[in-house]
Amino acid sequence: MSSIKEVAKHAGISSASVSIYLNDKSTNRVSAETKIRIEQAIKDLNYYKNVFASSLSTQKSKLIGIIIPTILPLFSNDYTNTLLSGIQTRLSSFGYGLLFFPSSAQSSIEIVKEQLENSAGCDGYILFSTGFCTMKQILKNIGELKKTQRPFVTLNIPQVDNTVNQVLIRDLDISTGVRHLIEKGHNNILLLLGRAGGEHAYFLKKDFQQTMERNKLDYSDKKILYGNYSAETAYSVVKSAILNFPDTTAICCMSDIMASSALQAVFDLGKSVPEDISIIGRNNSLYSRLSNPELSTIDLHMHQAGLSSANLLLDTLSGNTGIQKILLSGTLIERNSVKTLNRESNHDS
Amino acid sequence: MSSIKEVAKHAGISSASVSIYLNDKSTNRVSAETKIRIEQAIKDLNYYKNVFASSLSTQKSKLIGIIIPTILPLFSNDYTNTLLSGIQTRLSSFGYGLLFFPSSAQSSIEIVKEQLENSAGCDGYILFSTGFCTMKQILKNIGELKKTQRPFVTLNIPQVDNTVNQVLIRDLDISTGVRHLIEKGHNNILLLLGRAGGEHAYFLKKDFQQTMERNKLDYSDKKILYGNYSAETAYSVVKSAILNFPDTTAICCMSDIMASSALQAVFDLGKSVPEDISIIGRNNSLYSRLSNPELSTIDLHMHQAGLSSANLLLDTLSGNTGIQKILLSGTLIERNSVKTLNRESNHDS
DNA sequence: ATAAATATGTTAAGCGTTTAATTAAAATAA
DNA sequence: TTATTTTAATTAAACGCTTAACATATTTAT
Repeated sequence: MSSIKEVAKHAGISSASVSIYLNDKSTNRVSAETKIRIEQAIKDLNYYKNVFASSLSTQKSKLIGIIIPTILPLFSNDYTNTLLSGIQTRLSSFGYGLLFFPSSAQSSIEIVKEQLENSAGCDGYILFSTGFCTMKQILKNIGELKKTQRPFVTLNIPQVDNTVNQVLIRDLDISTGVRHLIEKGHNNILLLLGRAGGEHAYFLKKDFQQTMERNKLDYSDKKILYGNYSAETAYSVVKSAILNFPDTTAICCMSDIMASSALQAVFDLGKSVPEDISIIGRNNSLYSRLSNPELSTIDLHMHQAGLSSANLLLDTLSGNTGIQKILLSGTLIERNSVKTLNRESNHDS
Repeated sequence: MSSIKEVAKHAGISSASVSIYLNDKSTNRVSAETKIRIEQAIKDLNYYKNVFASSLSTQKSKLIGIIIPTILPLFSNDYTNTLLSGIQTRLSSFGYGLLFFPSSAQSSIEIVKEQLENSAGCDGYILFSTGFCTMKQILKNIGELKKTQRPFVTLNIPQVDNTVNQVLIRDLDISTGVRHLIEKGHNNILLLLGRAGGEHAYFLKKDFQQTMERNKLDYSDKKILYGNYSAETAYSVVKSAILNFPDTTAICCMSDIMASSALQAVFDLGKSVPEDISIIGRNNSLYSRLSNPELSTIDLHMHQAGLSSANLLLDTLSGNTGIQKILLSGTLIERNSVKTLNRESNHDS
C-alpha cells in the first residue's frame, strides 16, 4: 500500500500538494503540470487514499453506522432489507457509505453496546428496532446511542420521547387491516403476529384487542397466533388454529410472508381463499403480489421510511439541531384475498 | 467525543495503560485497581474507541469492503441479499464488520473505481458480479481490485483465471433445469433470463442452446425471454411469448421471482400449471415455496456461497497465500410445477 | 545482602492524511 | 524601481490510538 508521501516523492513534490489536489481536483493551488505528475504518480504506484487516516484527520468519515439489534443473520429479513435499500439509496447519493459492525452478543442491549464500542468516528447512526426488542431494551439502546454524542435517528421503533429523531411506521397499522376485515363483515378474526415478547408484538396485540372491542366483537388471547416471522411456523400455527376455530372467517397477518403461508395452510385444509377464509397481509412486498390469489395487504412504505430516515440524518448532519419525528401510515392495498361477507350469515359459513 | 487521553487523565494514568487494558482486559500490565479506575473513567466520559485512529495505528481495520457493481439500490435483490447474509454471518463471528462505499457512477467500472478510491485501509474485499457486468468489465474490475494489493475474493463471477480467489455457482446451472424439463418429456421450452447484455445472461443462453441442441431439440433465439429480473416485465414478456408460441410446454426461469410471475401470466391466460405448462424456477428462495403450486426450482446455495466466500477471505487474511477456487453446483428441488409429459403427445397438448 | 525476576507503569514515535501558517518566486501595479 | 499581489509550493502540527522500549518499585531467589 503506497502512501501519499510516496506519491509525493514520486512526483517530486510535497505530500501537502498531493492532498490538496486530491481533495479538490480543480484547485488552483496546484499547477496544471504538477497535477499531471500527481496523476501519473498515482497510477504508477496504484495509490488509494487511506480512508482511516483521512477520516481521523478531518474528523469526518462520510460513514454511517447501521445498528440492528438482532441475533439473526443480517440481510435475511424482508422488512429490514427494504429499509436498508431506502437508506442506502439516499445516503449513497450524498456520498455516505454504510458500516455494519460485528457483534457476537446474544441480547439486544449487548449487541448495540458491542457494536458501538469500536465505532466512534462514524458521522452518525441509524438505529433499527426489531421484533426482539422490548420497550425497555429500546430505551436502553437509545441511551447508548445518545452517549456517543453523534447524530442518530431511530427507525421503526415504537414512538419514544421527543428528544430523539425518529421515523416510524405507526405500529397501530395492524388496525387498518383489522378494520378492513370488520368492514367487510368479518367478526371471527385470527391475528397472526411474529414473535411474542417484543414490543412490536405487544403493540399490535393491544391494538387488535382495542379494535375488536370497540367493534363489540369477541376477543380472545387464543386467537392471537405467533408465526415467528417464518413461513414454516406460520403455516403450522395457522393450520392448527383453523382446526381449533372452524368458525374463523379471516386472518390478519403481520407480514406478507406469513400471510402467504397462511394461504397455503388454508388451501391444504381443503378450503379456499377468499371464499372460505379471507387473508390480509402486511408490507405490500413482492410476496403479496406473487401469491395466488394476490393478497390484500397494508403497504407500510418501508422504502420511503428508509429514505426518510436517511434524509433526517442528513439534515441533522448538516447542522439542523431541531428534533424531528416523521410518522408514516400504512395504506390499504385491496386485492383478491378478502371476501365481502353478509353480516347475517358469517357465523354459518 | 472524549479521547483515550481524557480517559487516562481522568483515571490518573497514561494513555498507554488505557490502551493496553482496552485491547486485553485480562492483561497483567495493568493492576486490578487501575482497571477499575479506567472502567470508571470510561463510564464517566462516555468513551468509545475511535475506530479510525485504531485502524490507522494497527494497520488493521477488521472491516471488509463489499463491492457490488450495480446502479440499482443495494439490498433490493434477492440473490445479493442471500449472499450478503451468508457473508455477514461468517465475518461477524470472526469480528469483522462490513463496509459499503457510496458511488454515484453509472457504469460497472466507474462504480468499482469510485468505491475503491477512498477505501484503502480495509482488510480485504469481496467483489460481486451482477447482471450488469460483461466479461470485459468483470476482468477490469478484478484488475482494479488487484491494484489495491489487499486480499479479495470474487463471488458469483463467471470463472476467471487462477490468480484470483473465487467462489462461484456454476453458471451452467440453468442446464440442470433445462435437462430436468427435457427428461420429463418437454421439448418446447421457453427460457426466461434477466437482463440481456450481461455475462450471466450470455452464459446461460449459450448453455441453454447447447443443452437443447445436444438433445436434438429446436432452438431459437426468439424463445429466449428477458424479464429484467422484475416481476412486472417477466409477467408481460411471458404472456406475449405464450401467445406467440402456443405450443410451449415449459418455461425455465432464471429466478424464482420471475418464475412466480410466469406462473401468474400462465394462469391469467386461462392455462394451468403444471397441467398445461410446466415452470421451473431458480434459487430455491421463499418465493418458490410460497407460490401455488409450489415451484420446482434449482437451489443455488446462495447462503452457502456467501459463507464460503467469507471463509475464503478469512483464510487469506490469516496468511494463506494459496489461490483457491470454490465451485458450488445447483441442486434440483422437485415440487409441483413440472408435469411429466408423454413424449408422443407433447406436441398436441 | 545482592541479584534476578516480576509487576506496573510511562515515554515517545509512528500510522497516513489534512490544513493553517509560512515561504519564495513571479507577475503586476504604482 | 519598489511595493503589492498572485501563484505555487512547503512545513509542521494535529487527529486518536498502539506499541516497542524504557523505568521504577516490589518480590523472590540465592
